[in-house]
Amino acid sequence: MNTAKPLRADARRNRDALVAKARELFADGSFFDLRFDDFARLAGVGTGTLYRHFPTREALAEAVYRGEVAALCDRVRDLRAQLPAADALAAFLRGMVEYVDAHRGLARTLATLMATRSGALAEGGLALEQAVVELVRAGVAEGTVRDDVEPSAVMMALHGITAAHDRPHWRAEADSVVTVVLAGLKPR
Amino acid sequence: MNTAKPLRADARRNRDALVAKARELFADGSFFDLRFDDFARLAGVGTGTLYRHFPTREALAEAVYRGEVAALCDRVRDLRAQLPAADALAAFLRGMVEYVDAHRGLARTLATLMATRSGALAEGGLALEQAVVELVRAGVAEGTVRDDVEPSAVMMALHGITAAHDRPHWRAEADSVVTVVLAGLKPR
DNA sequence: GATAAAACGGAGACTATCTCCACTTCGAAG
DNA sequence: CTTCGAAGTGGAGATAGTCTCCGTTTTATC
Repeated sequence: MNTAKPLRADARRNRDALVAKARELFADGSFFDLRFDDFARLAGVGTGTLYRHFPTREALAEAVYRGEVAALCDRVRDLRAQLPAADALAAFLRGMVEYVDAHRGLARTLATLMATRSGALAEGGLALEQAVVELVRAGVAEGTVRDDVEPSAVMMALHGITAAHDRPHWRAEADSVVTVVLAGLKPR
Repeated sequence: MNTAKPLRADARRNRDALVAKARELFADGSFFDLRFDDFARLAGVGTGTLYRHFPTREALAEAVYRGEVAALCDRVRDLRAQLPAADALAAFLRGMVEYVDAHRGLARTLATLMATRSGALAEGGLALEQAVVELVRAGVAEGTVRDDVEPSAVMMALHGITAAHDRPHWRAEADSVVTVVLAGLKPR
């Protein structure tokens, strides 16, 4: 996956410091309100260093986000191994809402990145989408999910959920979307 | 709706010129790539004038977008008058996908504004949401739509559709989302 | 411990945004 | 038709975030 990365000791140290600081700022949602330069100082490195490691704000966001996505992908795989595909899909979608609810910062990141169409989350985003699509396909093979819709439509709906995470009654609405999608996916 | 607007002749002329130019730029999607100042010159007014009429880029986008939203709201009303609620809802969602497909610029605008959470489309956006929610409620009253989900969940899913309008197989996926949502809304 | 390569860091250039105010245009009243 | 206050204009320049460039420092290798 990584294309040959013998990174020098100090370089890795700085890079890690940046990612760590970024992760910290995601938590309180201040990540996107902060000047990118000041961010460098906060992390204890020079602006040049910041820009060398992460050319854009989005690139940095993606680095933080990568770990989370990997965890989500693992979760999809675990669920799939333990449950029939349809149930695994349901559990995943429910869990995703729960997850976004608990990690508002991440949700905002996702929404912003997607809207910006930075393409920065291409790698991580695709991995998650891939996992979900496979789950849907497994459901189709199982006969518990209708076969006349695009599997990636599920991701689209999911995106709608995360993008709107700051609405007043978000949680109830998000749960409803999941309910509707799951019901709508059943074979007729 | 409008809160007392006796606008001077030249002011209205400039304002209209700005909106007209903006609408033109939406068409080719260059609206968000353009410097806001240069935009003023393009429309033939000074930067000061631009900023007085539209404090932010989003405010201008909203002014253009307002007419479109009004048309969509009318459409919802028309459909509702001519068809049973469930059918009207289906027709509206199908039509919305068609519409977004034909007006890529608008879709990007919507997505950007929503992600930015500028709140600029509060007025127009709420009006559309209101119309859709009422349509769903009518379906519930009719007994053709399940009553255990939030009506605004439909808007959330719709948002997912518009926000992702630049994906490779967007049209097929968007249609699938609509199909799934409509199926999922049927009473069990 | 000497050397080359890699990485650092921050001053300052660059650029988009927005403000400010001297000037112009409008239109209402005489 | 002229006058006058208010409304509107426009663009120069202040402001502020982004990013680059390059002299200095650190690392790894021999």
